[in-house]
Amino acid sequence: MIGHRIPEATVNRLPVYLRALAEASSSSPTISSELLAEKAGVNAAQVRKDLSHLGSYGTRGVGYEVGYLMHQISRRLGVDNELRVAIVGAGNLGQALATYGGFASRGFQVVATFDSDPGKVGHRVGTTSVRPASTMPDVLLELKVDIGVVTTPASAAQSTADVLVAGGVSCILNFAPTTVVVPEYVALRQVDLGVELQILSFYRQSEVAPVAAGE
Amino acid sequence: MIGHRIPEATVNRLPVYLRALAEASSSSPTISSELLAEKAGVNAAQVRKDLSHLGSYGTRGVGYEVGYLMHQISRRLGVDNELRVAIVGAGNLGQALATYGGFASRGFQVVATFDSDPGKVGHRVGTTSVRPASTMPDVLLELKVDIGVVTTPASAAQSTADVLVAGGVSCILNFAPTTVVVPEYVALRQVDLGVELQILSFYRQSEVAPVAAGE
DNA sequence: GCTTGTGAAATCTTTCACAGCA
DNA sequence: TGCTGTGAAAGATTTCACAAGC
Repeated sequence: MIGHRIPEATVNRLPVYLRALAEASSSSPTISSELLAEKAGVNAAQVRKDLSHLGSYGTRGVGYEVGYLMHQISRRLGVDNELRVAIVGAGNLGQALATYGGFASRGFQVVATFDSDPGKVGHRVGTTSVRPASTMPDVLLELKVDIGVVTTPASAAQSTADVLVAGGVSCILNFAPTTVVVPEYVALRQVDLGVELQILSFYRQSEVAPVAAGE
Repeated sequence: MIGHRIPEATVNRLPVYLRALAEASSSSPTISSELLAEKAGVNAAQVRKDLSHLGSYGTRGVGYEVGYLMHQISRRLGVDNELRVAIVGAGNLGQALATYGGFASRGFQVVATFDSDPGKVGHRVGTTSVRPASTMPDVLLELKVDIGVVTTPASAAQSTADVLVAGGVSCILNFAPTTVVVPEYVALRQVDLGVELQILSFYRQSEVAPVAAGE
């Protein structure tokens, strides 16, 4: 079981395993599928099946070596080299993301922030100062940005995505509450915080336990 | 096809349809499954199958009446009555969520914010002022909070969730980068922004189009 | 003629259960 | 003995294709 395409459902869980392994790394140098499953909130057979797609990195009778497994998952996810992130839209959410520790600790570096509001330009956000949105075409190329994060209003999301694509980014994470369209060679993910609450509302009334998002 | 359990995959798409319908409502009073599918980024057969779980609300040869369909989806999701939200953790992300327009416009009302840092208490965030975390047990009950949003550090997430549960919330949306455990009668959803970027990274290198999150 | 609603087929995902190995 | 790795079974989801109805 190796060298083949990894199922999408598995890809969505790999970062969760990575997070659970980071937590577990201080306790023991090895971990069983059962313990990892518990920490990640899934079934042990699922963990073994998922990990088998990466290769045979466990030891029967013992478990998985935590550090080595983290390395293998990171490598497969492509997060073992530092990726460069630009955030477009320096409103509350954009500022929150720019200063969010969870990015830096996982190998993502916020190298630029943009806003079209002249009142926000020049303002310091995290380790960057906000640049005018009009400079995106040049700056994206110059700073070799890999990932664009869209936190603009819905009305500006599609045009922002277009500029990001023209600027050579290979991934877009869209927080604007609208569907954007990009060429198929660009990886796109949409996160709508309102949608998340609406899904919760459904499970609230049906009194049934759900479900993890983006996992 | 009615009166039965709605598949989880369908529930996750209903809010996206709702968003697409809101956008489309100004153009035409009716919409075909094909157009709705395009706006939501899915297949037309999927739209018809999903909507058939709610009942027979379309007209053959014509399509779906936009306003009526929105009403039916909202009703089924349980977002047709105003739900009350409390945000725990008034850091950048907590503040961003408290002032996020996408909640209010979808029938969610942020009625309280909490933080354990005395330096943040009393500070105005959105329409609320930050309360001490120690007052949560009383305030949650008093304000009849339905949904708790956790934006604390990972280390405080589980204890925060416990207090929210004791305070009678029926849903928890967890942004802390750790798995939390709640009784099964509480609906839980985890959103980890770092995880979202890691999933994107995978599709970046595999040069294949993904996938929408929480959708 | 155009579009819905839905069985049936195809595909994907999860879970089981156990052989295989340290 | 204990735990991984994996076929096979079970279950869920998506897509097809077309009858039914406006």
